[in-house]
Amino acid sequence: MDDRLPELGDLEREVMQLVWAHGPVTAEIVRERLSRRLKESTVRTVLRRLEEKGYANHTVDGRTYVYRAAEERAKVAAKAVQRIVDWFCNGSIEEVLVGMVDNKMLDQQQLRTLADQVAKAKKARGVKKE
Amino acid sequence: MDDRLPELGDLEREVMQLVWAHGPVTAEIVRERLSRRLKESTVRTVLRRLEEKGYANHTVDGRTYVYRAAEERAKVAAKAVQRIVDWFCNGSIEEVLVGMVDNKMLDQQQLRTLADQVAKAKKARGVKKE
DNA sequence: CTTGTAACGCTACAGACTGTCGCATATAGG
DNA sequence: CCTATATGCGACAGTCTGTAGCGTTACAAG
Repeated sequence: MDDRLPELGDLEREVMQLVWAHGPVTAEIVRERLSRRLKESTVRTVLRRLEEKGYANHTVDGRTYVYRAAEERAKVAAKAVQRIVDWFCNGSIEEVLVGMVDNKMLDQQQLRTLADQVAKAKKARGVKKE
Repeated sequence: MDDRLPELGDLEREVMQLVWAHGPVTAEIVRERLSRRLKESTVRTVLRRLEEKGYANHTVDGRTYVYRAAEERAKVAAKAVQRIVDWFCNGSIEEVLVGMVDNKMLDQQQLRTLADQVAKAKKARGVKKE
C-alpha cells in the first residue's frame, strides 16, 4: 500500500515531469520535449525503467506504447517528503516546518495561509472520512 | 550559502543521525552505537565522506578526531524538503501539503496546530531580521 | 632515542544505479 | 510477403556506496 518508490535520477525525474505535465505520452513525444537531445532508445529505456520502478504505466495503442503516471505528482511528492521527515526528524513534521521558516524558505504568514488553502482544497474535493 | 548538499546513502544517514543525536563524537563512539557491526576504518571513511559532503566538521583533540554536525538537523531536512518541492511541484509547498492531507499523512487539524507551533517556535528563538 | 600502539587518511574493490545506445526482433500496412 | 518502424534487451562506462586492508604518523613508555 505505502510502497516506497525508489528514488529517481535526474533524467528520470525530468521525464516524469513531462509525463505528469503533458498527460499520456509516447516515447517520441517525450523525446521531443526533453531539454537534452537524446536517441529514442534512450528515452524508451528511461520510460521502461520508470515503469519498473512503479512511477508509470503503459497501454498499447496499435504498436505504440502510451505511458501515463501511475500516481499523482502531489502524492509522490508527499511520500518523498514523508520519507525525509521520517529519516531526519523522527516523523515530526513540525520540526521540518520550523526549519523551513528558520531558513527563510517559508515565512510565518505563508504558513498560516497554507492552512487555509489546504482546508479549502480539502473541502473542494469532498471531505473524506477518517 | 544555499549549497545543495549531496544526498546520503543509508549508512551515511544512520551515522549522521548519531552525530545529531549524540553531539560531538569520535569514530569509536559512532562505531559502538551503530546498528551494524563494522570495522573502524569503515566508520572513519563514512565520517570523512560526510565531511567532504558538507554534513559534518571535525576538530582534533589530542590525536583523536571529533566530529560534529555542520548544520542543524532541521535545516538539512528543510532543504531536502525544499528540493523535493522544487522538483515535483514547481516550488508549490501548498501542493505537497495538500497531497499529504489527501494521503492521510497529515490531517487538517494537525496542520492548523502546526501554524501555531511554528509561530511560537519562531518567537521563542527571537525574530531574525531580513 | 627507539619502538609499540593507536588513530588517521588513502586506495581499493565489488555491487548498485544511471545515462546512453546499438541491435535483433516483431508487427501493422501495403 | 516485404518494409518501415516501434519495441525490448543487452551492454558499457561513470559514479556512488558500503566495507575494509594497509602504510604512515604521532604520542607514550622504556
